[in-house]
Amino acid sequence: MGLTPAGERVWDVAREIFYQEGVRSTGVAEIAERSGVGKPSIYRAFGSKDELAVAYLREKGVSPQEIVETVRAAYPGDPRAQLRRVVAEIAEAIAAPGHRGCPLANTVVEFPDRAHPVRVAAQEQKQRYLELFTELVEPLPLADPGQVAYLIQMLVDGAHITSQVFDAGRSAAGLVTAVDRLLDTFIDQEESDVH
Amino acid sequence: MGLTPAGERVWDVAREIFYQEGVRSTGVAEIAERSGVGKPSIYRAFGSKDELAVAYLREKGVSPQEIVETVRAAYPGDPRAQLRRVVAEIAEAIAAPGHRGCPLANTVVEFPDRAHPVRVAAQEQKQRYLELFTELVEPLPLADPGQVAYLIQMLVDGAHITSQVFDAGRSAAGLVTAVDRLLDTFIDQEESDVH
DNA sequence: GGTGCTTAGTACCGATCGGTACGCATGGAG
DNA sequence: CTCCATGCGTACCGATCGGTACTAAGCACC
Repeated sequence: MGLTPAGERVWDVAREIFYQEGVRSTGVAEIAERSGVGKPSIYRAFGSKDELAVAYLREKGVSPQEIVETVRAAYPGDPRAQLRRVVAEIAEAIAAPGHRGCPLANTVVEFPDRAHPVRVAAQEQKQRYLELFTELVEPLPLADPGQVAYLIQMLVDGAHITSQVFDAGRSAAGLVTAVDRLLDTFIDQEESDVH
Repeated sequence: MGLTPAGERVWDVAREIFYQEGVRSTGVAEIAERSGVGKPSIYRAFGSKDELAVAYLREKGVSPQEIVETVRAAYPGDPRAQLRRVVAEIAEAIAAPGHRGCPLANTVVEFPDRAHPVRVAAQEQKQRYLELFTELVEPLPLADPGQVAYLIQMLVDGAHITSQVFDAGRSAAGLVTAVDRLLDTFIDQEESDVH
């Protein structure tokens, strides 16, 4: 997307502020000030604060196909390692300094109105995360892959929340071990033994 | 606490609105209007919006001792059933209509500033939840009860988030089964077999 | 050297935010 | 009937919200 120099600065600053301070809490004037830009530049580049927020959320989303492809190439024929790799990277991000939970979940919470376009955009991107986990567990010998993917999504979201309230490192480590152990209990032993 | 009639109406309405619409999104004027009360009545009864929010959060918190005592009386000598009961009740609340996640976690997300008194109050109450789970798993034969309690907390928070984005019923059911299965993998078999 | 197009900031808009000064109404005590 | 205390709402405060009208600055083109 062709942005003007002022638009670029706004985009860089807005992504950072929206994540660190929240979408709702952040005023357009603050974005303008920290970008060294006038407010009209923001509206010329993005139309409205909501549209800027939607762009921010879309960038925070993932592409299931892309990630699955990458991880399949890294661990061919080993779906368990593929999933472990994705979960490990999420855990790493959670433990990293400056992390403030899942930007998508945070935005959903910040916008209680289910019809609000910003919330809708956040939910759309979150749906893609669930699709990612669904595709990752699909090759595993599971009776109900959808359920397992949903549980992984729950653990990821839970780690993101607890990392903001308690200890991020503990949340990250807990996420990895919980997914691993939970998966063990769901893997269908008979089929996996066939091999 | 001795509240005037107007204060009582404010309290009833504020609890509901704060939960459904969020603390930050809710204006004092809206609370006054929906309470059929003038704004000064709110400030006379609670001092400020922040203090009203803190009161709301304190009411949403739990008393670990109280709950543990109740559940120990209901399932004496069966710590597994005690924990299952508490988790089941949380799951029930999540699946109930009108639920909008964990009010404490939601408030933490709504207030990115770690020093904000409203966020601090929310975190304090969340700490009590973690204490509750810690006390509940303490009688179980676990190598690291603190870790298991933390994982349960993660699952609860995760269920609360996913219930707002995907399907509340699925989150509730997933919470129950995930805690159960996860606990199985952590229970020290040798000691539990001794009986 | 104008001319027109693009890019930018200053200064303002109405609406809403949390919070308050002030006055009215009620009711028991003397 | 008076007096004072209590409980309450109208109307307002300055600050900030998202958004915009207007204008100045830069620049290719003739």
